[in-house]
Amino acid sequence: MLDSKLLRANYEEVKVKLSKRGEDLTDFEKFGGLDEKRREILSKVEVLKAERNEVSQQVAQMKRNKEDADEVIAKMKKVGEEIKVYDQELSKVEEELNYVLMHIPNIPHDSVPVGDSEDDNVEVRTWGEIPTFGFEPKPHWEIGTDLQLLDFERAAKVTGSRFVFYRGLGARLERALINFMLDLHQEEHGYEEMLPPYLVNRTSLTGTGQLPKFEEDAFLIEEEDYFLIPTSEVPVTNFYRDEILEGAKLPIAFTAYSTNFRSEAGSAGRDTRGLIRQHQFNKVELVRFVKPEDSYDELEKLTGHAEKVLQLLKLPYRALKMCTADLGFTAAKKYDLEVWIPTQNVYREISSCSNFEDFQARRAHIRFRREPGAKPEYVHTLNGSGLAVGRTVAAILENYQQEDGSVVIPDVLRPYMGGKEKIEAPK
RNA sequence: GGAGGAAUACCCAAGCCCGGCUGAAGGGAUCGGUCUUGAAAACCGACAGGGGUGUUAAAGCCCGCGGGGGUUCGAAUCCCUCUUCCUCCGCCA
Repeated sequence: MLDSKLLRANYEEVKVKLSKRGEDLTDFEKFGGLDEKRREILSKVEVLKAERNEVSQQVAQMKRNKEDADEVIAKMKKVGEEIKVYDQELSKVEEELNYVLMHIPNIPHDSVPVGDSEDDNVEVRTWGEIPTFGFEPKPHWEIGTDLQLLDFERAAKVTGSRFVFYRGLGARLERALINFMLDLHQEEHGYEEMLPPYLVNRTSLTGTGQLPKFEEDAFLIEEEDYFLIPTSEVPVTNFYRDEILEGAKLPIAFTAYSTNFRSEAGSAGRDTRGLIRQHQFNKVELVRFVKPEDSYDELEKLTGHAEKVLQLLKLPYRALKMCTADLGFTAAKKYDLEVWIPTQNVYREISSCSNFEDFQARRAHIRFRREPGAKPEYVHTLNGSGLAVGRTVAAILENYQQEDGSVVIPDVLRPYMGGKEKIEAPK
């Protein structure tokens, strides 16, 4: 959510910046009129309320003196009715205004490249060497199935499409990755580990920006009006919702493993095979609450923490700076990390690292005080995947596959895999 | 799932039955001061935060007693509703 005062004061400037996203500005354009209308009604109703407050005191005084107050009361009754009418008008306007504010996307940062589509994202660096194979490499779902690490067919039977069973060393590899990532972020990068709820309420999902606009992307438990989390960003960021933090405690950094659930509405036919696009997947997330002046340095830092995982796993990747058209609704700036998938001969997204500035903090009311007693200010929030675990498994299977069909286990994971060096077909 | 009880400012806590000088007593903590070589104790003083509106800035005004609605000239106080917590019963990993 954007600051009403900013919109009021810098309407045209904001409009120019938002237009670079290439999105519909209908909601945005309704702001000015609604804002003005709101203040108009507000100033009228507040005068009446002031009068009512004052006269109520007089009535109290008259009653104490046993005087007759009937006339004044009759007059105030009319004022009360007027107030009621204005209040109703006001809440209607505020509802509309709130709708508009909740549907305006974040303003892209000046360092974000302007673009029309994902083709205009800018590659900022690549890391690692793209492997060459002396044989025809197999896609990860084939390797996973052949080595009995993954079972898509039975998952389709038990649940439906876009679900998977991990089994044997496959399940162990997934768990090894989770532990490896959490340990790294916790021990080396200074994050506090967190294991959040997987169901959240509507307010939380609104706080981080998935609602109200993207409700169809989430799974809903209707009886409770709870949603399955699409990412632990939601519970972890909302951890501090409606709170005022001590400035001295910032930056606050959490790393959280969770299972994530996405309905993948509208993605029918895309990535139907393998681990790339599942309804349920695991992810280790990084979340930071920082002071506004630090947030862009913090974004570089956070992105580096995610990259470190890929580097230690020795998986080739590249970092992309997302252009204005590919930022998503909530981010002011975003880097995507893409890992090399040999059989597709492309880099595929494995992490997304964003600075939301105060966009989420304003929705979720997360503030801080620079000094005890100082005015509260909104924090800046950031998050990034560190990393998406299923996609990491896919990348390992493909990049580490051998001609004999086995898969070498990356060095750093071996302690988590009982010292095993490779995964071979079960006898 | 059933039956009760509770939610008041940073913390504790009165007020609620019986609506009106409660824009919320009292205590603790915190901050400032007196005293002291310094500290403690004692005493004196300050202490609702936040949002909105307004303005060059301010003053002022509006809203705040868990959230939302209602009754009333007037609500912390009465009514409805939701949430959370506690106690007991049931069920349960």
